[in-house]
Amino acid sequence: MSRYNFRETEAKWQAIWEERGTFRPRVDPDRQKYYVLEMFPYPSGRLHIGHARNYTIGDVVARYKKACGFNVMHPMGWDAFGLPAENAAMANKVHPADWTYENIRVMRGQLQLLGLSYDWSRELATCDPDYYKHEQRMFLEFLEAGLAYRKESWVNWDPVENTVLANEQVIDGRGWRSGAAVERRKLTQWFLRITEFADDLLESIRTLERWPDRVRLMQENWIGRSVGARMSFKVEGRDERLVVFTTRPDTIFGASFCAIAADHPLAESLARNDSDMAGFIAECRKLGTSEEAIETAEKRGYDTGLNAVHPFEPDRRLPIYIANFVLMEYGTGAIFGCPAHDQRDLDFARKYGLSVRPVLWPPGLKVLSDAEAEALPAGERARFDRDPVQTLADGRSVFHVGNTAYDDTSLAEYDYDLGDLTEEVRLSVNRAKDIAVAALADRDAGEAAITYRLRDWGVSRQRYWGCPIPVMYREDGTMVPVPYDQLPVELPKDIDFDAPGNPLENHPTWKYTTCPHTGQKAVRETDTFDTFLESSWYFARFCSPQAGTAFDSDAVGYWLPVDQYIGGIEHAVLHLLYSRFFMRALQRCGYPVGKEPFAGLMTQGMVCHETYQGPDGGWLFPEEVEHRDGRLIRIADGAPVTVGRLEKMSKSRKNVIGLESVVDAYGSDTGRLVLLSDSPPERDLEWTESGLEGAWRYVNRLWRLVDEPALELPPPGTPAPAEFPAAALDLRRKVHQTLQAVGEDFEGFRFNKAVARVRELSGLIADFTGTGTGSESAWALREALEALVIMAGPMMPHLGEELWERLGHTVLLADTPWPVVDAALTVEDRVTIAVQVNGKLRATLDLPRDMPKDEAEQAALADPGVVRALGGKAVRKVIVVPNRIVNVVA
RNA sequence: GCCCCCUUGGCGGAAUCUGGUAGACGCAACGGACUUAAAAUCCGUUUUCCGGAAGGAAGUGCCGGUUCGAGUCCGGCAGGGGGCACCA
Repeated sequence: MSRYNFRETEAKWQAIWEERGTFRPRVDPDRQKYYVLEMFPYPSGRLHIGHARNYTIGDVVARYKKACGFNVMHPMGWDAFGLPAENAAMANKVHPADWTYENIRVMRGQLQLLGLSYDWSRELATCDPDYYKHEQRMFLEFLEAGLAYRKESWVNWDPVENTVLANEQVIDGRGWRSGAAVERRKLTQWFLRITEFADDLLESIRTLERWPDRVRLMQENWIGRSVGARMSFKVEGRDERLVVFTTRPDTIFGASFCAIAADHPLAESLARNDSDMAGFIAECRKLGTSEEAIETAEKRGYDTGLNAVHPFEPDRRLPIYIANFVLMEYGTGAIFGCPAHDQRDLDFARKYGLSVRPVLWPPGLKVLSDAEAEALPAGERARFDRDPVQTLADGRSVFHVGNTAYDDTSLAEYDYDLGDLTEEVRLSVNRAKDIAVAALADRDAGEAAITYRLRDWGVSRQRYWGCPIPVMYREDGTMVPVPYDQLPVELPKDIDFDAPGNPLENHPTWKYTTCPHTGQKAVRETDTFDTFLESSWYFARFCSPQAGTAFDSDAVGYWLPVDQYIGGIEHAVLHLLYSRFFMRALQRCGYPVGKEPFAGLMTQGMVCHETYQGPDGGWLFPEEVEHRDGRLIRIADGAPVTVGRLEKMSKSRKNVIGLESVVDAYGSDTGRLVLLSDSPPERDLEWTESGLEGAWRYVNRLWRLVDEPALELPPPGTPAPAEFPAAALDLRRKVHQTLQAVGEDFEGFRFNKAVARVRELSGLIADFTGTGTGSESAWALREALEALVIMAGPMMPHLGEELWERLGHTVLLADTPWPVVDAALTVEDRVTIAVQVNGKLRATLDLPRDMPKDEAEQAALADPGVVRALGGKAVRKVIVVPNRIVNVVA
């Protein structure tokens, strides 16, 4: 019995693909293009088998689309700037560049082991000055276009590492690496004006039809459009006005206070003469931004002593507080508080004894005054703390706000009347909002406004291993962009990681320069860009990776957008939103790109593995443990091992399976098959040794099926016989049905189903081999085996090529088109029809296809099983669904 | 708190879009063949219950609805997962 030698075979075909340039497409306007891309990796060390899932999925799509006749581009590169390189530099005394390029070398070799259909001639690394010089130019153009700016803002500051941390690098209020409590610090930072495109980014999500709904929803929520009003209050005794944003202008009559953020300019100016107030503001700033801190933080306020004047009732005064729950970064940094209809405002009002005045409630209820509510028995009164709507013991349905705000926005009854603009009762909340806005506008006290949750993108990082921001600051304080002809501003190589802080800041000479216009002394910007900038345009650079400018118009015009992008859900917002913004910004600056970078998106699930812990609680690698006498033990000393839960493969838990260990023992095709067959791609997948063995069994079964065919096959290209024996015809039908279905499965990323169908067909072919005779059967067998190999090809490309060659072909499988499906064969001429009696299955009938309804009905009623189930009862009605089911109702 | 998704055998999953034979395909398990033995390979069984069999009953998290017919559609509940979050 022959056994598949994957070692030789995989190396052989990888060399042939490379040598023939099988996967190196050129721009060809006569052919339809297809651009497949997997999110490029950060070169952090070694890939494990979990990483391979992403690349395998992309490879199946790329190879399948190529077989379908598309001009396929499938590139790969390296997201090469980032913090881990600096950590390694500090820990191991190795230069970040050396560490990065060594990792790239190792990981490139690992990817090549997998036999992925990459065009390696397009490879790029973002830390290469030839790459980032274009980014520096883009930034300067953004600056000219007003899309980049510098401002002071509050940031997460890690006092141990002396750097800003991104929000996602702050875990429970502490730096993810140092463990130090993060401080809020005001720093001058560079920002990209992503909010400029907030509306377009939101609106265009609708056009991304081949994105998962989940991701579209997450971006919608992230952008967070809120429709409401900006209102301006007179401040008693002062010239300035207080501007607030609200989504509920209809509740303005219920306002009982105003509150401003601790960082609000008004608060800052008042605090200059009030040390108590300044102390309160400082405390607010200390408050952590972690989830936990926010949840447990008490609503606190500081009365400024100022009052705002109610726009509709000039006699009413609303005290202005500084409040710790108002954010300067959202809206105008100021609110009006309407306790009856907002829970936070209610908590605040109860704490500071402010009035609670409901202005709307569900229609038909009696509203209890505070005095009336007080008069109720304590137990009944307390019920209002949970729900403002209650039915009292005497049967009355009443409304009174206790400690739960009424924020329902269904049909409402309002207690106020904005003149001839309104009916006084039973308004829809949306209509009431419009009326309130119109009334505010009449009094010159407000206008409709839209606010987004989205904030501008802070891109400054106090790090070395990133793209330098190409500006300098003259002695007189003026910011000067580095002239285009002086780009790139390269990172210095000689750096010292022993001193704390940013090595660029500490470098003895690098930052000192002169103004190109005046010759004055100047210092360079020592911050570098957030590494998300590099990943915001790399997919476009792949179109023309050697071009002297960032993009070659013809290449970009032909290849973009990416037709199919594949990556993890963790980038649902960050990278995918930044890239959408970047394309818009580039387009505005005249670059030849469209506004949507990724026409299709698929987010694959994680690869998980059991975790193992020794008696001391330390994590163990899977290869450190084994089953012995039904127990799991540590190989080294026989100590018992605890099996932990299934978790994403990660170095920290040690539940990783090395990519080489799989490829060495079973070959890359077997590993790829496991990654494709065990779960739908968007769901998590559990990696198991038995799954791998099962895939290996199939690889060999397929090998033997083709390598030792039961009949002597006619040469390739032999014309089809005119007639086939029944068994051969049945096989041909199944072959064409499977080709059709597997093609559809590939289109829809249903690789697990494609594998199931291919395995099913393999079983049928194996059975056929034993029974068929004659040249017609041999021809049908060749057709079936070829179809099998073609379908397996995108998933197991080395095995596919080898079998294709053994079938006598000289053209590569990778260059072989997907077969034309014979539509006449995909339709069965007989169908199995289920027969139900009163909805329960009683028989199945094998009938000719498209049998007239009355004949099918007769056949069903004649079936002995049906007769038995009817038990002599009269048939009341028969429902016949052609080619599917007959339901007899008795 | 707001928004979204999921729940099918011992396990991964199919059938869900478009209501029409629930459990494809695989893993694991059990039984068997081959072998001195093992590995490899092959064959069979495998939702549960009753039955020797033929056959029958129940069954897709729970409760209810629509329908000749519901895993699939609608309403409610429970459990699990995810996103956002002092966002006014």
